[in-house]
Amino acid sequence: MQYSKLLIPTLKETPSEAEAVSHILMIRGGYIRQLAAGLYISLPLFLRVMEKINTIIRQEMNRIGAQEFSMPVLHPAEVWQKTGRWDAIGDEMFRLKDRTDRDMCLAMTHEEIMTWLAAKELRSYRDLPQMWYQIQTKLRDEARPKSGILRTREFIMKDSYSFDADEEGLNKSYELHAQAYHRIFTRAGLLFYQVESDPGMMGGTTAHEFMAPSDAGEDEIAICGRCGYAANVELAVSVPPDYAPVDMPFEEVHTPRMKTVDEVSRFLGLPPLSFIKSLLLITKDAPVLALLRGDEELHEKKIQRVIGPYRPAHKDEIVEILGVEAGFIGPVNMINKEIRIIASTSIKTGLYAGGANKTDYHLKGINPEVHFQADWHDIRVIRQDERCVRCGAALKIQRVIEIGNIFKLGTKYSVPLSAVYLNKEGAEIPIIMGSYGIGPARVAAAAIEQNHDENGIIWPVSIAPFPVLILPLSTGDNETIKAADVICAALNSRHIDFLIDDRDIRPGIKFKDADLTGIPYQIIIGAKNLKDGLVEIKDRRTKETTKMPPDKAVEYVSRLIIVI
RNA sequence: CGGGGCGUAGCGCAGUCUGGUUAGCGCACCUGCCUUGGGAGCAGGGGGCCGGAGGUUCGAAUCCUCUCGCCCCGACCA
Repeated sequence: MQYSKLLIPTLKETPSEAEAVSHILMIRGGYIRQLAAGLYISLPLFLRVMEKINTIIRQEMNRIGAQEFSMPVLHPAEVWQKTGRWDAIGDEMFRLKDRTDRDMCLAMTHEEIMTWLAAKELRSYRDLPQMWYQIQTKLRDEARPKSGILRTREFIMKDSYSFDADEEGLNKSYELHAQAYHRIFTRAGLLFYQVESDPGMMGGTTAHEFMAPSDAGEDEIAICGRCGYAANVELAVSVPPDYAPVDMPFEEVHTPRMKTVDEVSRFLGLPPLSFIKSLLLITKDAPVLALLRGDEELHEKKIQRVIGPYRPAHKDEIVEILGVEAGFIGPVNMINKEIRIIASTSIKTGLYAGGANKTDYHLKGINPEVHFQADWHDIRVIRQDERCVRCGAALKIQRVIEIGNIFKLGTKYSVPLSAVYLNKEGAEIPIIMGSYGIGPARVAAAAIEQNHDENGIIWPVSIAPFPVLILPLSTGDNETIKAADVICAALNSRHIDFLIDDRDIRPGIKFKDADLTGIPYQIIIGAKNLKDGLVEIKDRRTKETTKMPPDKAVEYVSRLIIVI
């Protein structure tokens, strides 16, 4: 392919709206252009990258026996009403009406439609298992599109769905997907982790996410370098930091105007670790008192799993419910005995100081389970370097991009949509489902985040728009053109895809664009080296160049670009 | 949805606080010369509804009101 025949609008300067490295380089490299918030145009180079990624995905999905489909993006409301998601999902769903005033929506995902089809076409245990997938457009009216193509309102997703007769079958389909995902992301040249994740509103039992480390990511995971424990921080657990209990008598102490753990800690000469931090939360049904150790932070998602949706109590509500100002509340001697107490497991043993439920007073020597009763849960935010619950090694917290996820759905969709089969005994059984996603554009973005330098992108060969770029430095030089022709012909005969920069411009610009667009290998043809019958091969990643005759160069490059 | 920032040529920005010639700079673009191994040089040139609407004023890119858009933080992310 000739450079002059492709639109590759590279930019010397960084566009002001871009912040993430992948976003900046995709715009500067002439890969994407923005149409509106969360809506991007794929230029020819980016389309090639996406095709490479999608090809890898197809190969690996087909390999585990999945079949490719194509589903409509415009859906009738009824199907979504049957599963309850028409009402459960809010503004994030694009909704519209057709000319007959029928409610419609744009696809956010395809559980409903896939299950609708399964309900229609799958009848017998003999039809199972099935794995169906597509690489299809999804639309979500995101509250906040961000970071270029990492979070957009319209995007391509590989989504697949498994249909099994029983749990055992589901486990197998799930495991096959996990294996396929490992192969896909490895082939795409990514560093990634498979982590335990919160099934959340997908409503399943088990879920994992595939996470690519990058500062541009929106999620955080905890990983153990020794035993391999890895989990989204939303549910990651750890051993709380060591705490040697301080011995103190059970007594009330005067602490005038001391409201924060910090203030009281300094005033009483006790470390923050020997304090109980009390927070009043308001749920739909009743107030809840949450207890943490003085150095801990409440994990919103973790406590939400215990008490449901909640919000922190307002100042006047605290006085109203507990009869004392915030800052002096605590689990002992509460005037309201009905309040449920949820406490962090880290304070189950030891002696602590906490609010006395009396203005300007705290209690020392509080002995949990002696002085108060509570439901014990892991409700703390874990921190870097805390110890792994499995092996005791230090945990690392890492920012990541979610590139894929796998969910065990069970019968959440098959039951409302009547996707059932008849077993050997003739009984009608709901199909057990799983759902699995990959964001190909996120794979591309993660690849850039993980593979770039100050000059631009460094694509892994497997997903590069072209594996090889030929740079004839002077298009006015006959010898250069001749050498380029020889190389092109040799590459063609080997069926190696390549881009040749045939533009009649200064060499400096060719070099800059070459590095920016990130094609992994460059064959540089310059008049000076050509006098010795040589061209150069440059490895974009190492910046190393090797000189050799043109015919050898093709041979050499063809070995470099072999990918699994 | 809450908080913050920004809209001036294709891109990056100055000018706005403190209203006043014809709105400016760099890059890009066009013409010519020159140059050809890391975004050259010289000369000439084209390109603007200063996001939009309303207002204040003799006079508005600049002040006021409303509005639209984009980015960042947070909430949200089935």
